[in-house]
Amino acid sequence: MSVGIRHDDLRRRNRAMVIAAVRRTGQPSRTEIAATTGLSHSTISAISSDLIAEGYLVQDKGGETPSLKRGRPQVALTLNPDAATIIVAGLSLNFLSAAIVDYTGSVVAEQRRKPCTATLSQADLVGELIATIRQLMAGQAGARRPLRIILSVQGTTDAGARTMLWSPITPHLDIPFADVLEREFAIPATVENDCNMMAVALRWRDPQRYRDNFIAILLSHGIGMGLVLKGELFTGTRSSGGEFGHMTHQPDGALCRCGQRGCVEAYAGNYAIWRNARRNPEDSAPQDGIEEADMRALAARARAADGPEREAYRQAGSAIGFGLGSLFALIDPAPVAFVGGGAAAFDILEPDIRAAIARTAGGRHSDAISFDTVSDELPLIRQGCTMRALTFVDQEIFASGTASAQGESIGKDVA
Amino acid sequence: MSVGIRHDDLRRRNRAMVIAAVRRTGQPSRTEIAATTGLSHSTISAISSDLIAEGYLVQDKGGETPSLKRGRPQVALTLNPDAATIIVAGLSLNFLSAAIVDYTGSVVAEQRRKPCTATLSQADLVGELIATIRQLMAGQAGARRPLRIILSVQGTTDAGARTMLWSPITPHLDIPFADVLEREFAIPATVENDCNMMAVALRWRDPQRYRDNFIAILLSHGIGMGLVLKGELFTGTRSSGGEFGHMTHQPDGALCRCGQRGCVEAYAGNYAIWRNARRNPEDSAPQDGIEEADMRALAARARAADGPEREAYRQAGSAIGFGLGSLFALIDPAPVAFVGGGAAAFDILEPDIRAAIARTAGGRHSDAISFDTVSDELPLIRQGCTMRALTFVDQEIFASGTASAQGESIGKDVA
DNA sequence: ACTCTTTTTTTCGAAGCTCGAAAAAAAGAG
DNA sequence: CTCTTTTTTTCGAGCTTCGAAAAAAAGAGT
Repeated sequence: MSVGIRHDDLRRRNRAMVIAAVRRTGQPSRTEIAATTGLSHSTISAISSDLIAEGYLVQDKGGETPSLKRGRPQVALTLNPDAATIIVAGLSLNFLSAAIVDYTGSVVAEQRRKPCTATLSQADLVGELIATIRQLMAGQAGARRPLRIILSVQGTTDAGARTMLWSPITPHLDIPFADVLEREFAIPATVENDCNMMAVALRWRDPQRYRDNFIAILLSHGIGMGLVLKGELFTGTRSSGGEFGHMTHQPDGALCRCGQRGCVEAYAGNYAIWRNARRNPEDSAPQDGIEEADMRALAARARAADGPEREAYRQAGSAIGFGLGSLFALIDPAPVAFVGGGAAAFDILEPDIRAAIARTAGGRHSDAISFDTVSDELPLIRQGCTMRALTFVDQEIFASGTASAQGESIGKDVA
Repeated sequence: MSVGIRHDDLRRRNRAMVIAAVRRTGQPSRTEIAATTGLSHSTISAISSDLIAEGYLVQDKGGETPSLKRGRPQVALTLNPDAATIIVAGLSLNFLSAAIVDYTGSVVAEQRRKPCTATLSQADLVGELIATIRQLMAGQAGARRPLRIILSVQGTTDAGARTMLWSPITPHLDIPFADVLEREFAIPATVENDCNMMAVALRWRDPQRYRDNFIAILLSHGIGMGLVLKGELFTGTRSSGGEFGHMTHQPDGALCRCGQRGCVEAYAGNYAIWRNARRNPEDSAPQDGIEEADMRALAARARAADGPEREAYRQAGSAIGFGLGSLFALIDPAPVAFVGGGAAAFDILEPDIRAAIARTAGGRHSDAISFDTVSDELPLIRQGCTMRALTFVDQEIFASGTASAQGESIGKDVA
């Protein structure tokens, strides 16, 4: 049940709103902020001078532009890069990265490693992550302590963003990354699903196109999805949710990496396209270690001639299309961004995706369906993590007014 | 973008919260309200004495219970039945009802009609609705004007609850019921999907079981769904959404009433079970006018022997199960309530529903899946409408403090 | 060079809200 | 009849936002 609003909540929220406006807009004036938030000029003036005094915002007396307009020129407010730092880490198959990012979102320092994630014990996997972050922080000895750690993983997490429940990159289940990191570094930490972070990033990159309702689908070895509905990231009730790749396309159909049969992924994941192109039986075990180069070659052959490769892509497109149709039945159609290596073969997939959607009830208002592709997912995931973590920092630390900028409280309310 | 909080919003929200607490709890004391809302006793005291003075709440000096406890006895606060009335209407196949309901949710008066909805022109259909409401209001001549009209329809509505986009009960599309009713009666009106109202009602009836995440599925001639996620009614981005019955179960499969193929409904709707039990071909046209008695007889035969009737129910259960599996992949598992005539045959359906879910990736955390049945949907729909409309009244009219209780403003922000 | 106009930002008093502490009220217990 | 316990109300303090007016910082015009 929602709780009453106290008097001091009011200031907190309005402070957060001002910071959010600056983060979104880049360098708004006080007048602009007053307009977008609907608060009075006096209030904005009071809040922003507080925030400047506390060191979170800086005034940018833009000497460059000669303003052209009459009247007192607007003073741009910008985020103070030195106000805080966060750590953004990413874990995917055989790849581990960590970066220190400043309050404006710029990368300050970075570390990468290439551990063999599939064979590592759980302790060693966690150890690699901690070692990477430790090394990263060692390089920034004099700096202030980061206020937050965010880790994106390929795989599902719990709804509270504390634990990685399952991942294709390791056999181990339920790894409590957030708890481990908080214990190790005494900094609030969360674990996020990579596809969800892709969706968050798209929203920051192109707010025109990706505003309130859209879908990001990762086409890679597996199939992932990030979903934004009514302006908010959609997650499951217990997990990060949105497992588009594991909706059932064909009951009792092809064998999926998850162990079940007939999932969308079992037709549209790289391993599935590979399997079908090779004319291996539907129930043959999903193959690991298919390189992006292999898939590019496969796509090239599919483009060149109407052979088994093209048929494999047809099946993939059809599975994605019917899956989207079912999804659209539930949420109504929305723009879709296809992300990742598979998006490079979107030209081969598109006709069958569209044809399949058209054969579903969800495909009715097809005018709302538009496709877009982004081939490289890693920068997108990093950006999404960055913005999500900074937004948390904005809301939870700075907005509280008297909070020490040292991040003392490792609260559990990190959802 | 969310907007700043003004100073007067604060009172408004806290007033709404007090009213909500009374509506939920029934007859809480000021002390209880203070505890649940987290506001101070002084604030609750001030707000509730205002609300009593304005006539929305009444004190119930419970003379009956001899309190048993020491100290000043708590004074129960209850809603004042005379504070307002609303009109709750429902439109389904060949059935039209309208009722005046008081501020506590009790029915004051009611009218029913049985027009032949399928053959009526759009104007006549709308006319029947208006006539029914007019007749209802004529019977209550001296009473205060109702503050709101809510209409539940079998069919999809737009996300703003203004228009019925499509319904199986009439061939006409895009009937702007809300606008028509507002123009006719000068009372704010909304149109809601019946299954969504079922879900709302379940939440009021059994808040223990149906709290934050659950699914209501209507098994009838067609298949409908109402979904509550994270405590809020889930709707699509453009429509009432949640068209569970039109997720694709079998690509290019059986012919559905919607014109597409392979929808869940094309296997699990009454007409589909009937079609399969008769061994009519999958692409034969869905048959209208199947009575509940016919279905009961069919279910009896299915229970009695393993013939085509039982096979038809097997297919239905399987379609529902795979559909739920796909839904669970997206939102994670949640309790399900099966509502309507079809729920009476749940015993025949259940094994196949469970078996199908177990064969999907979404069926993993099956401990969170529990089934329940409610056979009569009409009272549920009415209760859901009532509570939804009254909640709107609480928030929009009374919470505004100085609003005249006459409902002058027919605002457009009714979503 | 100076004044006038325009626009942005700050200042200041007024009004409203919630809170905590204390007082008042309304019972049962002894 | 007094004491204890619990609920409810009262009252002043401390915030916050708002509107109006003042101050600041430019360009425009003569």
